[in-house]
Amino acid sequence: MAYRKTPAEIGRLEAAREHLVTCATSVVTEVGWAQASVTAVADSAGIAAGSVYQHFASKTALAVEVFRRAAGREVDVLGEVLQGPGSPVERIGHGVEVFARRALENRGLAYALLAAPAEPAVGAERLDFRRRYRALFARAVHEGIEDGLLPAQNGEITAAALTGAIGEVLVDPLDTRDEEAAEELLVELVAMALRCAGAPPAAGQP
Amino acid sequence: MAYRKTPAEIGRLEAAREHLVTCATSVVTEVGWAQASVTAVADSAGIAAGSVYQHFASKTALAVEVFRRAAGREVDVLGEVLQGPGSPVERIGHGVEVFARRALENRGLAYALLAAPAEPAVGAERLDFRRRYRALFARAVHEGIEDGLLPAQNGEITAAALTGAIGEVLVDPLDTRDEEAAEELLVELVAMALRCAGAPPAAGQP
DNA sequence: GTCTATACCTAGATAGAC
DNA sequence: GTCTATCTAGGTATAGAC
Repeated sequence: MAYRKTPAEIGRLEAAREHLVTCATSVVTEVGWAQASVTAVADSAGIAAGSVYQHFASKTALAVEVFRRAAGREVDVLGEVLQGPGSPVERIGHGVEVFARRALENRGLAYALLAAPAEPAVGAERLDFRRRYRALFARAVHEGIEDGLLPAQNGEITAAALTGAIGEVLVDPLDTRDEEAAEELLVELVAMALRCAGAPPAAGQP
Repeated sequence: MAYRKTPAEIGRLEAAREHLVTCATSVVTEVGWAQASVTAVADSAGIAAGSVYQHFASKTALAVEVFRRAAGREVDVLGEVLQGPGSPVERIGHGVEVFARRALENRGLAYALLAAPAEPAVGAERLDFRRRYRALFARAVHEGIEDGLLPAQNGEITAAALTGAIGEVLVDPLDTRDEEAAEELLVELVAMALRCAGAPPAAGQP
């Protein structure tokens, strides 16, 4: 009986935990939080329900971990776009497009992150998630105002509007049956976002 | 034993049912759907838990009734504003203001209608509720386009954006501590909405 | 460490007395 | 018709064998 775990042991445990998180994410993506029971998740990962508690103290802890992983990825991607190169207005338009495109490509996950019924702990994470999104947009809006590209406005409200608007459009799918309709939706969304921020309807928007 | 209930009997039953719906609405407003157990609602109405089932076949049926009543009132109010007198642009601005003001005045109910975690049946009602809101806004936007007051755009997306934006702003309260801040929020919301619809930032908006 | 079996709790729904 | 008491189902978490 060793005093410490060997690197190999630690590695296997880590891998098992990762696998569990991955499978749980899939289950949530497919059936939502409410239907993602410990049994269902364990089945998906190929282990017994009881074994889940070797890796997480509670179902809630697992759910929070799943949410944080997925939400963190989205925030990172949006952050890179919104704080990257280009004018503030260009970045806002691009950010909206990236946000929406990723959500359309994985709508189950987007719904889970944005709106699906969930336990309180996950709801709290979601609030934080949306705040981070808003903060990113708000910063870009403020830069646009400083640069004289956008009219004076409450940037926090505009940022909240952008996240709310995109979420609303994505969660209750309008019509995205084919590829073409989806692309059209993206174009309209970006145009709406730029109007919302007060960008003059000039070049780049037909 | 009468073959039919007397009018008085029917009246008393109706009244009891109404009372139950009213109390349930209060409970939901205060603690949300998740915490509004049959027991809690029955206590609030001053009856035993079992008696609830004299009026509703299930907890779900009661919840749906509560949602429909409250949501219906909001849709009616918004509909009157959006289909009332004034130019389409004026009506949109006024509609947003009314929507937001009512939500701010009864934030618990607004949260319950727009975002609070709820069982699937209530979620379905909520979807329908948002669709009706969107349809009302979309119609006004289309009228604005026809009248040459608004630029060409996908009215459905703009309408979705307006409901999503207002919901987002109201649900995660920015800063509405005092009366003044709340009024300022309303002004900014309306300005954002008009920008979003593409109304020229002319008279009426400082 | 992982399994099986089970304890336990919450909450919706029902039965029968009054 | 309304009450009290109870039944039941679903799901989290734990105990103990292997």
